[in-house]
Amino acid sequence: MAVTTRRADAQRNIAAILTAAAECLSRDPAASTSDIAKAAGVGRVTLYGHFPSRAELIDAVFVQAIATGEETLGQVDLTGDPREALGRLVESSWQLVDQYRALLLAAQDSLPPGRVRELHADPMARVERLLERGRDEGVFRTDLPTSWLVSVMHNVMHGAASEIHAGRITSDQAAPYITATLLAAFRSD
Amino acid sequence: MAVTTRRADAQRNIAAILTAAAECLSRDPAASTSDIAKAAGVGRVTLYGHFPSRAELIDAVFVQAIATGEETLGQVDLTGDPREALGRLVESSWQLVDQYRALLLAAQDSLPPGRVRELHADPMARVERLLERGRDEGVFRTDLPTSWLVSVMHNVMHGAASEIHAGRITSDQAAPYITATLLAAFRSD
DNA sequence: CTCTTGTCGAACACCAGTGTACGAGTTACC
DNA sequence: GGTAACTCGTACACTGGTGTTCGACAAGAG
Repeated sequence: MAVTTRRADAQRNIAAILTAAAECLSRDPAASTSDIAKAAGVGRVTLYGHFPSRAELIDAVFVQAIATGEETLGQVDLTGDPREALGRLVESSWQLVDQYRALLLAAQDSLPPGRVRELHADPMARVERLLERGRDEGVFRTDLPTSWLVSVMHNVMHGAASEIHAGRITSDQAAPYITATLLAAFRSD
Repeated sequence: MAVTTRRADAQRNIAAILTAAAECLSRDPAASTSDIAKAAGVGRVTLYGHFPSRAELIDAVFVQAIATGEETLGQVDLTGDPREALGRLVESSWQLVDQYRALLLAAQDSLPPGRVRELHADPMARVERLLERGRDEGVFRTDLPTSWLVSVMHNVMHGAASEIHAGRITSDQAAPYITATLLAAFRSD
């Protein structure tokens, strides 16, 4: 693709649209292209000039969100006691989950089925690796599939995000609650 | 209300609409009133004659679903060892969760915020009572709020439903997985 | 400085859904 | 068998989104 030759203002607009979309969709998963274009300080036509459809825009936003998330998660120290590593991973992960909660909803009903999971491959692999190491070292249970444990972690974190959103727990409580729950749920014997 | 005086065919139609709506919405949370009316073998106008809006129809369906669910759950023996009681409760609950999964989604984006939780008051209270008894008897942990534990149970069950829906686990595996996970997550010490 | 690339707003066609109006027809009730 | 309650299909008005087209205009690249 000769996408390399893109005029400077076009690149600026694309970036503006992406960040505006991330903001809007995080506030309201049903945000329209008009809302997003307006928030980006750009005409709706310009938006469609860069993204052929609302779905492809959401896909791009999602890809970007995962990428920046991965940047954060990549810096988490996952060595040492797997239980403490899990704690550190939860600490970083759950904030991302909370932040991108609404965006996930938008993706789920605009993107083809399976696409969301596909884009989650990297973060999921990271969790899986840690869990498997913990199993090898005998601190995590082996009587349930790793994929199930990953799913439990995912759902507990999203549940916490909902609880915060509903005002039933505070942001500070979330990480310790999640960690305490998962460590108990995952431990061996 | 003199609703007592309702012609027989009207009552039949109302019932048909409710069950058709439950079916349609369970298949597709975005099912339209046309779809539902068609499935009920009834004109769309008739539907609106009984339910002033799509939202109120969904509310009625949801109320009915909760009621029939409560009927099932009311028969679960919650006495004896709280851990075994939890297992029995999970066994009955998770199937309802799986069955009404999509209906819940429909309710969540058609009903006013808080309404869904409001209607869940009874089943939630049942779980809470069991958990508190387990705490009193020293078998369930007390270092986390009961409401959090209830939320964990809720989210793990819904997560299981998603896994089934995506074909990653089978219906048979779900209950044991859920129970094994929750018992570990909830146990004291 | 010119020419390509991009932007803008307004307008348009389109679609899918919700809720209402009407008038003719049917069904239960007494 | 008469009457009130109910149903039906069609048609309509309205809403709110998506995606496209147009022509005039602005801005960056060489």
